[in-house]
Amino acid sequence: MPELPEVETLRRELEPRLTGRTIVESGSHWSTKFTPAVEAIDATIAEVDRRGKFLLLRLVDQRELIVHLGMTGTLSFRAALPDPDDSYLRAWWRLAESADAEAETLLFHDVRRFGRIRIVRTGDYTSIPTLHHAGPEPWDPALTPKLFHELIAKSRRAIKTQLLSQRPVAGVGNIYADEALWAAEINPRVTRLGQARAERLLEEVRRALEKGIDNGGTTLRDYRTVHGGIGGNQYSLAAYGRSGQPCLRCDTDLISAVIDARTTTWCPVCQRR
DNA sequence: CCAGCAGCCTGAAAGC
DNA sequence: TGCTTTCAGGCTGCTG
Repeated sequence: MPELPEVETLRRELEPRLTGRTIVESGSHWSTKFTPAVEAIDATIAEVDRRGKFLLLRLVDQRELIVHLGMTGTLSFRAALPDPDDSYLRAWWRLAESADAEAETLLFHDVRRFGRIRIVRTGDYTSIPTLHHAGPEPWDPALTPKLFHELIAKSRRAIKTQLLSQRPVAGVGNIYADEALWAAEINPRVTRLGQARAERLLEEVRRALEKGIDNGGTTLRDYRTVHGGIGGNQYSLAAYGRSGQPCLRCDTDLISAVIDARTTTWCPVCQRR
């Protein structure tokens, strides 16, 4: 599932290929999750940005084309227009090249249709609740350990649930939440964290996300880079997907349970309550 | 306002 | 073998 490291990997790949280009033609699947794609026709892309798991294509006309990859979304390019028989294609944008070069098409595929596309006025995220209420970016200097601790203290829900909520920090999903909690030796069901443990968790969230980016994302099944390649982070996960396998710190078998409708894996010894 | 949860989706894997 | 059930889960929107 694309989380911050996967979206950031895509953002970096897309930036040089999209910046300054104009969308001259576009199409979408019939679902209203994707139909806003065509509102970008005639717009020029000024910047390729990211907020949490949302990809933000800033347009020169004070709007933003927002793409969320959901569970199975991928972005790729092809020289030609889309194949009409491409059954998982949900949206596409034909990009005009600068003067002498050829145009190409940006394709958005999404098998399960959990993704979505929106166009909003720049910075106006009121119609996208999760984005509107998203906490700071992980490396925002304003995100001090003190602030992180305060944001967590606002809720009494399990820390795992809070990380997934995007509110204490933006961009963490199920994989990196389990990895960060394992690294910080914090039980996912804990509902309150002291200042010191909150600080440790923030460090480990940052470390887990950085490692994900450095490895080009985690490909469990669907995630692909713009070039169709897979990530490398799936080979260095310590907790996610390792239920029943030995803890890399203490050798105890990891256990799992469903927390907030997500399978959560942790070490019953290192991450004791 | 927050917490809790159904619903959205489909292919792969597991179960029978 | 082949059919059925379960599982994966980010986000929205509804209810209490």
